[in-house]
Amino acid sequence: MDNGSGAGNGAGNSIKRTTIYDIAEIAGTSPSAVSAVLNGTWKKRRISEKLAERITRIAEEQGYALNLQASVLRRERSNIVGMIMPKYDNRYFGAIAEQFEARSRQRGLFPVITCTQREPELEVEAARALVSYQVDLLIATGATDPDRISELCAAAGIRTINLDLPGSRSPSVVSDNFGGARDLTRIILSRIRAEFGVREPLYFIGGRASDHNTAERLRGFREAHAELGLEVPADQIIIRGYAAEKAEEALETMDLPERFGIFVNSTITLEGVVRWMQRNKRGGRSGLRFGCFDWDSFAARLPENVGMAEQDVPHMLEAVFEMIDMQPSANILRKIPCILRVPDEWSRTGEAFREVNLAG
Amino acid sequence: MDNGSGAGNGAGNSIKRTTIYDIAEIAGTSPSAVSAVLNGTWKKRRISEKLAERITRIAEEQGYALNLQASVLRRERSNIVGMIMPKYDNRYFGAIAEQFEARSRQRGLFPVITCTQREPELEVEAARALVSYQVDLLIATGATDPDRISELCAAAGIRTINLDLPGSRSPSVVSDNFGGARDLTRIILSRIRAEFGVREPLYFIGGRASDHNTAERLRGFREAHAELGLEVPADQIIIRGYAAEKAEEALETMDLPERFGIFVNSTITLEGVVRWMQRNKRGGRSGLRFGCFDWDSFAARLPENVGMAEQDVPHMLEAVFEMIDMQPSANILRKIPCILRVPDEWSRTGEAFREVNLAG
DNA sequence: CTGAAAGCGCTTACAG
DNA sequence: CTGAAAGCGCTTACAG
Repeated sequence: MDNGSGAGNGAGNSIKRTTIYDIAEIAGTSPSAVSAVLNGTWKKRRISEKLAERITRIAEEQGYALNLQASVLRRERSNIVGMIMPKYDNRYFGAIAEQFEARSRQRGLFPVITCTQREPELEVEAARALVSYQVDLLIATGATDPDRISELCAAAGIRTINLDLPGSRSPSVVSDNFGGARDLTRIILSRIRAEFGVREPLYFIGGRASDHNTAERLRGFREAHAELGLEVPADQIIIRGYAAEKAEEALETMDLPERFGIFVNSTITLEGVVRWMQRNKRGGRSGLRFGCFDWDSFAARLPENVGMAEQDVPHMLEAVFEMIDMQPSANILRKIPCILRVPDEWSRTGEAFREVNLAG
Repeated sequence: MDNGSGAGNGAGNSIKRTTIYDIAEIAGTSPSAVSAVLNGTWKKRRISEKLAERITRIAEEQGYALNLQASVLRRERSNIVGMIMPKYDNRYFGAIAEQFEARSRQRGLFPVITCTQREPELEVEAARALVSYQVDLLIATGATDPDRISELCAAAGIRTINLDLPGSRSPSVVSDNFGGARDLTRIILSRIRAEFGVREPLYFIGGRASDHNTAERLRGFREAHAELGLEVPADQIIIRGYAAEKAEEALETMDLPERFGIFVNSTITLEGVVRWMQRNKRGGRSGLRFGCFDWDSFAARLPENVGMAEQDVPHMLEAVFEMIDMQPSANILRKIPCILRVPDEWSRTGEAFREVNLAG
């Protein structure tokens, strides 16, 4: 359990770690044999069960830990899979990170995730770092410039897959943003009609104009309006970034009706909307109803919330790992349907929010 | 920008990457010189500016990327810092992950975080994997058995620091759970008195009996009660894990008063409490008020919420990185005060929640 | 101002 | 059934 060298050296990490040479010496065999036993290829090499057992035991006694840097350097594959992602601080990205790790480990891959704060420079730097780490594959999640990452990796012979935001130089997995937004918009429109008796276009708030997801969601938003013969005035579409502050400012300076509905384009933006409500006491079953793209269990309980479009992270990651196996062509784009959730009051179940199944 | 070998090989990652040998050959110099130029030690070696420039240019042209596995293998320090953490799926751990990454990078360290799902087995396995990765240092965040990780790392000469949950074999940084819980309890007690006119002990729900944080928070909870001469009946203390389901079940099966207060021991547990409220329509300014340890911006808007104790992640990480520099003794335990937040209605500011400064 | 050489700890044909 | 040897791509004293 202890290599006897003592661990309390204040000066630094200068303990000499046990290597396969040390073990070979103790076991009276060769480093090759130790390596084979310890990495599981010993049956192929027809090493005796007895020797294998002895080596394994000694390795444990000595607290041997494989030096992965050396191992990876020698092998042609690293079995490291990298992921870059913008943030960890909401349920959506948090869930992606967790499931990516779990699925990777399940396949014997070592996941390394790095978070790039939505900064294009950091994205590229992080991708470069992962290339230096010899990742076998890189998942670019929500990257502002996925094609740049694809190119950078392609030059090093590393495959990439885009997640959440699509690119043209690697296969991509995204939510069905159009469908999710259209269904969510339908719900908000029908609720303000039922509760307020108003039949007016909604406000759309949050997102980036350059962003594929925002464009698609806006398209779904417009579609649902068009179904009712409604046209959305340009000044009701407020796309100035996802940041909460922007949303709050925008609402603050606008001239808003007594009773209206908002399509909120992310829980991040929703924080700003909620702050504004609180400040202006517009909340609490007053004249505002909103729906939000993305799911958050607490936001779901807010009384003005009439629906949330949850992105289906498990299926998205399933699709990603399928792509890892199938190696589809670069221009493939898989869209995963969203899960629409509406508050309990209109359903018979005991759940506070339930899933609804709208026509595709 | 391209090494000319083409990146579209469907078969795998079999492109031969550019190495310092390739560059040396093109530049008509030695690999040593290339290495020195590329890793910045060339001034020390008095390599001519001219050669340095040429090498740098060629490296760029060839799309050279350092092989970190080889580099780390050769050096004595890896500059990799590892962190294990239970989950990514709440604001607290998400914030820790982000700030750990940012601060690491700022120091030229490469952060690798891995999430262990609160499973003791996975914790140990993850720690082992990070040891194999030659991390220079490991932060064990919210580990169920931090001392086991400390030992495992110590045997490999790797320093560890405990975060969130303390251990005895490495220095630890934790929140002032006692103080935060006491202050939060005071607030809940005073609110149910002000709003309901009741002067009864609160319910404490969530956490693990074996968990240092739960014990400390319970101590603070009791202290605030004692200040008012109140004693908490044993059956009002429900400690059966953090999981939302457990809380929901427990509340469901209990005989509860008309008007009462709850101390909720984490936002994870709070989800269960909120589900129960919703099911039983106890919410909405009815007979329940709660306070919650940990902060969540949406949960903060729930009308029954009378306060949240936010753990001060920036200061916690500042303390961690101080420890990295100072190398304090293993038994040191730094407690970082929490930030108490109460709803706006009792404050004059425009913020929905504000910080309060209670006597320590 | 610069290069030859050793070696970090593994893996893997190759040769018994 | 097993071992000697080469080599992965770097870094770094050492010797000019």
